[in-house]
Amino acid sequence: MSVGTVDRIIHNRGQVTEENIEKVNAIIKEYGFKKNIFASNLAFNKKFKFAVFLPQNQGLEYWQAPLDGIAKAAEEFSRFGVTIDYFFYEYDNVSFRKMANKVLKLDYDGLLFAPIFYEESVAFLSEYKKKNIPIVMIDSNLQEIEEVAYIGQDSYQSGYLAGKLISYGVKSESNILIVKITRDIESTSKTTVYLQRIQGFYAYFKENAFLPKFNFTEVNVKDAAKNQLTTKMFLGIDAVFVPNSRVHIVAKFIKENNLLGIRVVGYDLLKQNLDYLNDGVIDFLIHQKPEEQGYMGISHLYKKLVLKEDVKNMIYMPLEILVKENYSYSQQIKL
Amino acid sequence: MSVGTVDRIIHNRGQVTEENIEKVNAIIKEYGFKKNIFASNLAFNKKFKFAVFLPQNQGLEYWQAPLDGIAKAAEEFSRFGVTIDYFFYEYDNVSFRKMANKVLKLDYDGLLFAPIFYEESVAFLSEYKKKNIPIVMIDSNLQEIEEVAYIGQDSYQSGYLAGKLISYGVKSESNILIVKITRDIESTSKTTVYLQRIQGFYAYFKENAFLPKFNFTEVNVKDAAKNQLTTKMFLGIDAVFVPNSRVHIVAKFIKENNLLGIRVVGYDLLKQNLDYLNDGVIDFLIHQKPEEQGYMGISHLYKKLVLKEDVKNMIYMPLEILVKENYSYSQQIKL
DNA sequence: CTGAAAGCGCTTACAG
DNA sequence: CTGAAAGCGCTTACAG
Repeated sequence: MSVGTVDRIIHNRGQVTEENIEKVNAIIKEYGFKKNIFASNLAFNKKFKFAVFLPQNQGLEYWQAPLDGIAKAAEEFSRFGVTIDYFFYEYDNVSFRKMANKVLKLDYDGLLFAPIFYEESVAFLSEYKKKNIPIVMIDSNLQEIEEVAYIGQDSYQSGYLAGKLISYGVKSESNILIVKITRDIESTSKTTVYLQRIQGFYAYFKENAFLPKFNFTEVNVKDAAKNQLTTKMFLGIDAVFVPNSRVHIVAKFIKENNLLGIRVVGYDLLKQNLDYLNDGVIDFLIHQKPEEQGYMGISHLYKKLVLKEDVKNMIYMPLEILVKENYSYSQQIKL
Repeated sequence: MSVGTVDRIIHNRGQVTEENIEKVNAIIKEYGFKKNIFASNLAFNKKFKFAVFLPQNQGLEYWQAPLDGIAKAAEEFSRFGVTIDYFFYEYDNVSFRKMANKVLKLDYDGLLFAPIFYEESVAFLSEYKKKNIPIVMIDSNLQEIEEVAYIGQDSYQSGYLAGKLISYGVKSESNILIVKITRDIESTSKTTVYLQRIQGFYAYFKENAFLPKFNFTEVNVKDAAKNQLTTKMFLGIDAVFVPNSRVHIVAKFIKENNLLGIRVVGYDLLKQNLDYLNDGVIDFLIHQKPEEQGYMGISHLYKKLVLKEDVKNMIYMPLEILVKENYSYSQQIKL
């Protein structure tokens, strides 16, 4: 039997007798066989093209982070024949839909994307899946779409954790303000991460009924508009939860108005958030390691396609709690 | 000019004219050149042998974790010709020294080790460095030895963080107990991690002098011996700091004696520690991701030797704060 | 100091 | 359905 025949069997390329298939499988079973990945890729001589489909980072500091991770991965894997094309959209669902149509028309070997807008993302993914290429989602998960990898936090649990951090050390009867501060209330209110965090937050207090009574107020704020926050909102408030990275806007208001003794919990390692963490205005930030999500997203596609490794389809990022004393060790991308 | 000549230049293997070296360098500078790593390794056809030199894990649950990470890396990189030999010692400096002599006699392409005992490790490393092969340290760092990679926490800062967590939410005048609970007081007291954590812990309170007055007591406890902990030690104590993974022993005592309202901070994601974290006896655990340290240690050697990549010589693991609500997302090894 | 040649282990187009 | 052969890009021993 020649190497050609064996190769056809190993790769299921057909055109072989059942008899030979069994022979080869028996031998592999007995002696084991690990393909030399260097030789394989050298001979295969294929270039891999990945598409990255994300919101643009202009004015959205948060989305720079996954792009940094992706860039690092791109640089690292370029020597293995990986190239990356980027498709950006404005942070609204019209722009998303437009770019989604474009992405659907093009052919790639793998796709990395963030399902920001729920309905649009479901529609897009259902369609894209027909191409039958590996897809990896970061940032938020769409559990109803199967066989698509996810790398990111469990948003519900991260809200639940925020509940714990808020309740921790606060007095027995507390008033809690949830500030839903967004760029564009219309479309953000549809995003999955945001809603799941708030659900998880409430769940914490519900499930820990032994906790003293807490009182909740919600306010909606558009961060573009001025004077949306008022001192009246903060009257009698003991703690504030901001379920996204815009917590620095609230922190700024608290500091400027010298509102003392309010516990503040929010998300993400933005430069501005760090300033208020250092100041002591923000108590805790929950960090979702967006650079690492980006890096791992590309690395996931690389491992699956280039190395043909088995890769996990669901990688939950740790729910990292950041305080002033540990944040500086949470920034580098590993590997 | 032949490929042979070019190769000699690129790899500095000599036997080429200065003139040719310049020609080739000029061309590389102009057009760039990235060696095809698949072809390179295929032709190089070298197997890499790494030595892993760690305390044995019998009775030391903690040391199982890096071994798990190492095993995962070993499995993953085996197809790239990497094999690993293990050298274990009992957790005392006599056993360490004995095994160190053995390791010094053998030849490997890379070494992963943990400098548990300060003086012995300095002596060992100074000697081993003469072999001129890549070395990576995990768990604790010896800063005085240069050009040796380190993957692990900043132990001093982790103690500092513990100070913050202890002080957080505790009343203005508090009594703090530091329980130095070890298997073998003699040799553990010489280990670097342990001492640095305690230093960092005190530093937090010193540097934050605006904090209310705190009162500190230290006790030394051997965990093998019975009845070392007494309720008297805990009289009037508001918070306990245990600077290692043996915090569960203290937690057990606190629970059994029903000592209420004591804040407890310790280290590491041991099964027993988790039980008390879930119980609410332990408030915070600082997690140093030992599996990941092991995995990354091997991966560091792999990248440096097999892929010939530039790798960072100092990778600080995040100082992860674990509470009941987030620990389950901190266990998996990424990549 | 240089170049031609063999070989690393796999993939694939092609002739039969 | 099968096998022989060329080739992927690099490394290295060898003859000159």
